[in-house]
Amino acid sequence: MGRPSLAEQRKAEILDAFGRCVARFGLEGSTLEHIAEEAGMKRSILRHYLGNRDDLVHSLARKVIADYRGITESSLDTFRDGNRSTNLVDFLLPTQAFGSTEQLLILEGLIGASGKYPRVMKLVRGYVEDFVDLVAQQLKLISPETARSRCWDTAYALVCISFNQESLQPLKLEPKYLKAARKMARDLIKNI
Amino acid sequence: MGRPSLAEQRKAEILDAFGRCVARFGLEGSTLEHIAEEAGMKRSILRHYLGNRDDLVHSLARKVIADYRGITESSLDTFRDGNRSTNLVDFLLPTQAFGSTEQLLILEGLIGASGKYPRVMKLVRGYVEDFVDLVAQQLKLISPETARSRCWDTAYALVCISFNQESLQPLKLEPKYLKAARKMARDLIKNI
DNA sequence: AAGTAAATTGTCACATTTGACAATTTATTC
DNA sequence: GAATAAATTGTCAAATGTGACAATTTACTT
Repeated sequence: MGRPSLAEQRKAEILDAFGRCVARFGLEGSTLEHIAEEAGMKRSILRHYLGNRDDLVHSLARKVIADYRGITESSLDTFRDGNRSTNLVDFLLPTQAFGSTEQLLILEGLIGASGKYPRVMKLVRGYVEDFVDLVAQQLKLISPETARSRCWDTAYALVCISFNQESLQPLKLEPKYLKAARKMARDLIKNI
Repeated sequence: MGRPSLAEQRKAEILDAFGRCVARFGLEGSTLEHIAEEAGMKRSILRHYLGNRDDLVHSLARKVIADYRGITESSLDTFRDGNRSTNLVDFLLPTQAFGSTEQLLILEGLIGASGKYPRVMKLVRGYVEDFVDLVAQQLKLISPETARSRCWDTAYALVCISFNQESLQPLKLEPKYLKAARKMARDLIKNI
């Protein structure tokens, strides 16, 4: 009975548009009007599906983190096949921008404004911590004889290089920077 | 004749306040009202000394970059005395937050919103490029027999770790992350 | 075709942000 | 103390962002 609900689909579309806006204008720079235009909807509909601004921000944070965890987990799972080191470098420092490139910009936006949203801060921090742990796990698989602590330290360095490479993306640095990042990442893994 | 001008001092105070706001609220989150309150002045006075919002943003970018270049240059100069490696690590990854910690957050804010301000983007990019070059120079001094290209790659990795460590600061990560960063930085320099 | 649940649009009031300019106050020089 | 240059404050209009709710349209079920 009644009209079929588009709620889930609409929510996803709205949050996608929100994400694209954050990647371009930052969190505070993304007005509801911006988001609505980006999503091709009226502003009033955002409120209808997701509530007020704060609700939107929290929903976005949850979605981005959830997506990230999903992507991370499934990517790392595929590492069974092929060279784990190579796969890890390709995952952390992809040569061609794919989906997740924009996502790290959203993450940066959320981090930047996390002073205002303590719940968001906790979500992001939790993800970063888990992410480092997962990378450390991979390193342990690559080199089982290496001490856990050393794997972890190296993992954090790799994550730093990966995150920073992405967060500098708006500057449109020359390709040699990405090349250097990949080279150093390979070295770090090799010399573990 | 006439009243003495406070212009230079006032401009500096305003931009300092602006910087603190950006570090806390992000660039778009820093309203003129915010900045005025932070500076302890009326909003109208911002306009009097520095013009409209865009003018303020560009002035801030110029000042931050100029300060950065100054700090960087003078810090690296002092490296004559003492252990260059240790000094470099302390400079890139200070154990206790000093002045420049807030500045990197400002830089991040400017990067994030650089889509809107192409001139700002160019300024920041130029600084990042020069910064990597300067660190590479230091590495060459530490290990003259190492190839220039290897110094440069390592320098970029160090810069990534440094920048990322600072940009994650709002998440209030545990000290072990900074410790790992410093350890890996020392390793990178040692194994150059 | 009637009923109904949900989508979609429209609109109003309120607060915030910004830009521009006029009016006033203050400190210095002659 | 008169002239003057600059600081400082005040005010107003325009634009934008936000929240809330009413009204309408659409698609499905029976």
